[in-house]
Amino acid sequence: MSTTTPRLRKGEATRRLILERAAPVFNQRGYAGASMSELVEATGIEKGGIYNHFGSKEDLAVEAFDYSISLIVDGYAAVQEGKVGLDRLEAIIEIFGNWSGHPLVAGGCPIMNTAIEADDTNPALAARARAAMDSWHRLIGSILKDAKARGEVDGDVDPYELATLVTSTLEGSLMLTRLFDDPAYKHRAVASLLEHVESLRKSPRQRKGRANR
Amino acid sequence: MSTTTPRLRKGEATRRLILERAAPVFNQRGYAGASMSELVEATGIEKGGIYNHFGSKEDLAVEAFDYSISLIVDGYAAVQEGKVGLDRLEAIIEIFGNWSGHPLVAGGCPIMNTAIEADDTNPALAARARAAMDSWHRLIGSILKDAKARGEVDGDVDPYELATLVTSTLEGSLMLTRLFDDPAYKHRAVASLLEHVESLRKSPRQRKGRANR
DNA sequence: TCACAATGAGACCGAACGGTCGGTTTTCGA
DNA sequence: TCGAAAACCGACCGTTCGGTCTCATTGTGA
Repeated sequence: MSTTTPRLRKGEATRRLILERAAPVFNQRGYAGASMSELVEATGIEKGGIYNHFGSKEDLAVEAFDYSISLIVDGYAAVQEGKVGLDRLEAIIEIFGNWSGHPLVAGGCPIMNTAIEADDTNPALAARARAAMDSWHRLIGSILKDAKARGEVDGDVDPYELATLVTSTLEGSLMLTRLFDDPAYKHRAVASLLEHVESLRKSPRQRKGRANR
Repeated sequence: MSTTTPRLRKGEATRRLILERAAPVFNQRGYAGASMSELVEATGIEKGGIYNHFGSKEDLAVEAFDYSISLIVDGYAAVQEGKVGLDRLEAIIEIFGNWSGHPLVAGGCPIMNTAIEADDTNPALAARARAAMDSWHRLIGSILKDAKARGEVDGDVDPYELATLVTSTLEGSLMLTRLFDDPAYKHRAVASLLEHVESLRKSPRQRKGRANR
């Protein structure tokens, strides 16, 4: 106890495997909807094994959520590579509409799913969802601030406000896309947002009066 | 059997009361998250009494969802009264942002909540959510078609597409508002949408000179 | 190599789940 | 007013829930 306990490999691998396989279960069925027996089946690890690594179902759900978020963070980081300024934002918006076939995690956006279920029922999960959403908004906001610094957009654009508007439209359209199993809703939102972002580019020294095309 | 069976009053009243009180429970806790014991407590009716009116928890959830939707339909019908054309749409968008204090049903938008939870788990509830969302989109779409017929907006605006974009933005912003318990997200979406709708009005040279803003 | 800690299986636990049913009370048409 | 039907209660059912614990097996640092 007094000395440092060395971390063992095998257990860590099992722990990771449980998270990988539990994450889509929680994302698809929700926290309340996912039972331990489902998680046992999905992970291939018996209950005792799972509880050897996680203190409770809620602990597992929280860590599985964080794992899902890490996949998303990595995915969105990858699509920005080699791009600068507004192009980064446009790449993010575009890829949002094209991840239908190979979603980063099955069951839709974990932040939205968790936000909807947990806001009235599970403070711990809701807090993680807030943290993840904050981080997402900071990413979009920083891209916009960068675009402003590069002189691509006007100074009167509020990065954070625009970020939350982009999120609202994307998440709402994803909800519709999943409800009707039709990517058209998502594609429409992407097209509309891209148009909006393009309209922000100050092309020939124009400032106000951009509201419509 | 051959003659009509007279419907009694008292039972119908209890049935209605159960729906009224169960609806917010399902909307806040979700279908899986709401237990029968919670519903017994919320309704003040014992389990036997509830099952006297509803065949199963799922039946009750479906009917409670429909009840929630009826409240919303009535609410949005009321705010349009006395208005015509695009003003109707603007009234709907505006009221969406001002229903924080006195929501039509506690727990946020029942369509979105149900869509998120049920899309991967409960076909019956998902179907009801689709029906309600379709109806909503038809409402917005018909308002836009009417506005077109009145010459308020250009012919190249697709009513249904715009309706789904409005829904996406509103629902997404409601999710953020509830996640962070901050109406700013909703207000921002409302302002952005109103600006967009206003920009659709063919004001400058065509038809009536309603150059607002 | 070996001793011991880490690991994971699975039987087991009490509580809570959704749902049933017999019996009592209430309602209301005749 | 009265009796049948409707309404309602609450004890009870089998199942499944999340979680615990013991113990055999496995992995690993010394």
